[in-house]
Amino acid sequence: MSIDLKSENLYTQYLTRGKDEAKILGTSDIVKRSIDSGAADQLLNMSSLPGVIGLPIGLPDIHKGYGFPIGSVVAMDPDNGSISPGGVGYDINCGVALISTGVDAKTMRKYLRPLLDDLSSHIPVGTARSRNKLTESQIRTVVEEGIYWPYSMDMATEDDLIKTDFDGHLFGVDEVNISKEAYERGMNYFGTLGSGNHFLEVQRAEELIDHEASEVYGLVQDMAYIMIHTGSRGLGHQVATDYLEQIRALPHNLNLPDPQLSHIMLGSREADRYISAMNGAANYGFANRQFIIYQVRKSLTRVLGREFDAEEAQLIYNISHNLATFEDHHIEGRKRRLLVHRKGATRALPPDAVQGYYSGVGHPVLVPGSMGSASYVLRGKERNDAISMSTCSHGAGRSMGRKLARESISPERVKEEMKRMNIEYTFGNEIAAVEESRESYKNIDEVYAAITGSNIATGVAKLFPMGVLKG
DNA sequence: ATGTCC
Repeated sequence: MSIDLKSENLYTQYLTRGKDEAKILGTSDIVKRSIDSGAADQLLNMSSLPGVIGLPIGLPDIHKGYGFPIGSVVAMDPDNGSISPGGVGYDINCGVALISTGVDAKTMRKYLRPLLDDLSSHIPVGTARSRNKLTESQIRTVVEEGIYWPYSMDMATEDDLIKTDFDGHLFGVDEVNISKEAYERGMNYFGTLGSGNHFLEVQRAEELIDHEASEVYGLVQDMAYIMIHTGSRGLGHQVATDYLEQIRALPHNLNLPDPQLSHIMLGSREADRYISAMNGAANYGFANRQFIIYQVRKSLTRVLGREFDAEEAQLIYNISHNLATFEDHHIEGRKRRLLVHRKGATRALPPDAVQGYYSGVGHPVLVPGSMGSASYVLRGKERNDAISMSTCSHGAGRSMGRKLARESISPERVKEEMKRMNIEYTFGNEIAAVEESRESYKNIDEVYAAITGSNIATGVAKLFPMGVLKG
């Protein structure tokens, strides 16, 4: 069926396909690419899920995923709506953490190669297993308590807790809702980075856009930072697989346009069980990122010695971009509670909706670019709940499928480009690096322009990679 | 995304 388009302005396009409706925040070029790739059809499929409030929204980095597009947000009526594991994705609580090093980029440059070597010898990448396997009792604590487990082990500071999305802990987890298989994968892969778009980067603050917010966040021109992108590894993947498998056999899920759109009604026993398991996987994701932050601090201490002061290596923020959560938003002039699915989409709460440490400023919104390109730190803009339910893009978004990338780009070309840009690299797998190369992704500056142009967030700082560790 | 196909 064909898709009709209506432009509201340069960065807001409405799509209609029969009775299905959706909105994409992005230029007509971004919308055109989403139609050509099939991502727009996936977004429109979401509109027929039970209990959608408003419209499914595609963000500027929208691209095709399994069932639901990556870079999408959809809110549900908590009383008569549904929840779909596909709207969260397989990597439950995938997210990004950014930490200061307190070291200037020039000094960091001298230690870059040994630092990457030290990091890669302590943080397994790709499919490599953990060097710090959890016991059965530890994994159960992690799933129930999230970041409080590393905190209890002196692997997190109090400051880390308050600068982590949801304070690094989601409630309502009953361990019986997570399978034995999921626990086993979780025990074996704790503290690992993973593959795909996951990475660890040493970055330099290249440009401060919003000087006041930069100061609050601890972003200083030409200082070095470390960004970590990873999620809940095999545990989250197994939870998603288990629940999709269980619910797709239910009668109402048998004739969907895509089995990944399988859903369950909020308030049902099945939905309660999925939410409990999803929150448990999210807690594991928070603990996993925190454990890697701890490893990074230890590496900096070992490699930089007296040039590094552990007190300076503060967290800027640890944010999630694959989660469904209950939140209050102003919709059509009134405040109401909604279940918001975000798949490859990051929260960008406006200043007045943020309590605690970043109250009145807004929490940092972390938007990594592709490998070999810039990353942005932004903050949510006032009244963005009416635009995107206070949601922002989570990255650049793919423009080329993995297969096409492998066929058209050589590892040599990627490595030459990294050298030309003076970016030190450690690739666990060269083919995987090709799939993640800059050429396979949209231009992050274009995505940034669409984010700010659509009034969902404003820029704080631009960071550029100095060194990268990839699965 | 993924012990990258039980």
